[in-house]
Amino acid sequence: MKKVSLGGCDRANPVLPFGFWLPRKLVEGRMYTWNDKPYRCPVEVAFAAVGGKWKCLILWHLHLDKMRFKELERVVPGVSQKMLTQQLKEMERDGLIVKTVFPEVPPKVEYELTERGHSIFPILEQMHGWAIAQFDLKKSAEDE
Amino acid sequence: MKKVSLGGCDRANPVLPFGFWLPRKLVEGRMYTWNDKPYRCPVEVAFAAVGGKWKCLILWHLHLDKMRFKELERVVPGVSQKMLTQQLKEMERDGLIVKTVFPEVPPKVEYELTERGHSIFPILEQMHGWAIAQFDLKKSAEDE
DNA sequence: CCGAATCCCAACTGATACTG
DNA sequence: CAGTATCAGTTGGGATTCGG
Repeated sequence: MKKVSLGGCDRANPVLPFGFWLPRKLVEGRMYTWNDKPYRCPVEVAFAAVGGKWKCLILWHLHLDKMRFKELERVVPGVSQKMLTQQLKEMERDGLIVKTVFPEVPPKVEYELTERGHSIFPILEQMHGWAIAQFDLKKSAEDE
Repeated sequence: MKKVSLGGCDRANPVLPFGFWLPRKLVEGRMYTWNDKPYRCPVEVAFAAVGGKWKCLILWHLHLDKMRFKELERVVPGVSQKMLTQQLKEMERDGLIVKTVFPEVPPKVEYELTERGHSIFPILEQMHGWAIAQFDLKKSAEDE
């Protein structure tokens, strides 16, 4: 039962997540705004940025190398064009990836990670290790 | 543009997220099963476990100390009874928290983190730091 | 005090068809 | 090749009511 030091926090004056402290009345309202939406904690912002349905897979592939749209569609199993477009747009808006359009026929578009996009990778790797260790995950497909 | 070592991975034989490698045909199917649902990557399992709408706030408060249902309702701003119950149940099922029911009138129920629940905390703290650093988050409420 | 059960609306997701 | 547009199905979440 580890405790974190909080310097006089009590339940009547609740603390805010992860090192922040505010008196009660401020806890009631919204705390952070990101992309025009309210969040109660920066961790929620992080989840919103990289926790989308296909985002961790996309991030992982782009961490290896830049890729074209069609390549991503192939290596992210089960994603639809619509969802892939949507998730890529969001991550571009959030500064995680950059898109390069080549003025050619047929069109060619490449996606690659920004520094910010690369910077989340160590955390994703830790989540990977945590999930493997805690939940004893096994592959359900079988090699043959 | 950092690269991770992959030992001969190419796009025709795509690798799987975060250190796993599988031939193409296996990429097509599901890879992991958790709570009877398919996931393509352990990171997705981690997000499913702790990425729920209110879970990081609940985890944070329970990391400080065990709490009763009503206390949690008070310190998690905006949560409804239904959602609080639902999220607590999921995390109990996933072994992140334990519930203790005291046979009293009126009822008394306490929630506290398990070892597994505590073990995710360092990762959440890193996500907190990452979001703060990357997105320049500011509190939208004002102290006075 | 601690929920379970129900209803209902909004958001998300997928399939399909179409375009430059 | 790299998207957009549209529609339909599913899920998520809030409000309310009821029970132990």
